[in-house]
Amino acid sequence: MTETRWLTEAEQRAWRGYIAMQAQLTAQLARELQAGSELSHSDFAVLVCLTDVPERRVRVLELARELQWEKSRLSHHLGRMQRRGLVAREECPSDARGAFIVLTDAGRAAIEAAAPQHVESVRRLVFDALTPEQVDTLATIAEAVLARLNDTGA
Amino acid sequence: MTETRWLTEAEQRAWRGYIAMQAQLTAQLARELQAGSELSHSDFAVLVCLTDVPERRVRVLELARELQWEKSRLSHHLGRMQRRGLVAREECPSDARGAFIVLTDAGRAAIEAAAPQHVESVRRLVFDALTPEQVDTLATIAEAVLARLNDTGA
DNA sequence: TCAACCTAGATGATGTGTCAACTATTCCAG
DNA sequence: CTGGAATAGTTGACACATCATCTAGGTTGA
Repeated sequence: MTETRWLTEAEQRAWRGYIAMQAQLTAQLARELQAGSELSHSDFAVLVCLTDVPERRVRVLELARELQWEKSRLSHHLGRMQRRGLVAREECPSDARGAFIVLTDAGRAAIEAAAPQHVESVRRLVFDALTPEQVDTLATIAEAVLARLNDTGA
Repeated sequence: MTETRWLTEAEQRAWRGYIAMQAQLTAQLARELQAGSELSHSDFAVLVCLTDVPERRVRVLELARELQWEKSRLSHHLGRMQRRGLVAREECPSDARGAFIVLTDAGRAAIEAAAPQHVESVRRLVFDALTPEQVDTLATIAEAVLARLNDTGA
């Protein structure tokens, strides 16, 4: 490795800020979500994917791709959600190896109850603090970093 | 609850982008860190705190405060790091309940080996993708959100 | 001085994430 | 059609996070 290119002062300020924000924001959103519903952040993400599709049933691998989760993580998590009655498994007729994950009525009720409050949390903690220009820049930044991540074999 | 104030299109774009970026960036940084050193992201954070102080020893609660970790998480993690020889515990003479955590030579060597590569990862994945204005805006956004978090009893 | 309370930190149970190995099915070359 | 490779998904072992609880040592006030 050649000489390390350390961060400039401005970059350090941005990086430390980002790290701190990320940690605290994630934690606070998880707390508020769980306080007002029996859902974890992960549960929420899974349920969102299931409500996004019309038939409320998705193949496991499709879910893994959308969530960008490893299949084993997903499998474990789905097992727990199934035990809690939020989702159900169904056999896939066209490929006997595969399985559909189906949103149950309880799962649908849970996310419909949780979503408005979660949006409210996001708005209060993030968007109420930002100007429209900052919102646009945040989107641009995220897109630029994501592009970088998908270049470099992420 | 009154009517939900849903996110505007611009806000949705920013939020989805942020969520995706956050997840993928964290994962990729952790992978690169662990590939080039035997350190997890958490190990790294602990070691950074220890190198920041001159005597390389910090009280556990002080560490918890800086990292914003719960004491039990920290206690468990320090136990594992101690088993791996990265840190050591020392009794505190002035308060017999307390303990100092000391950076070992192995711990110092580990972080000194890992740091340049980690900085390089951050630079490559984040700052190389951003303009100086975007970096400044990112810092401003982080500060604004952190201020909000610390208002609302985070 | 001593009882009630507070604080520093460790511990054990449980839920969650990751990795490697495994099972069952499908695909495909010959 | 068959034997090997690829694919869908599960499982088990282990690292990690959280919560409640526990221990031991300090602090305070009557």
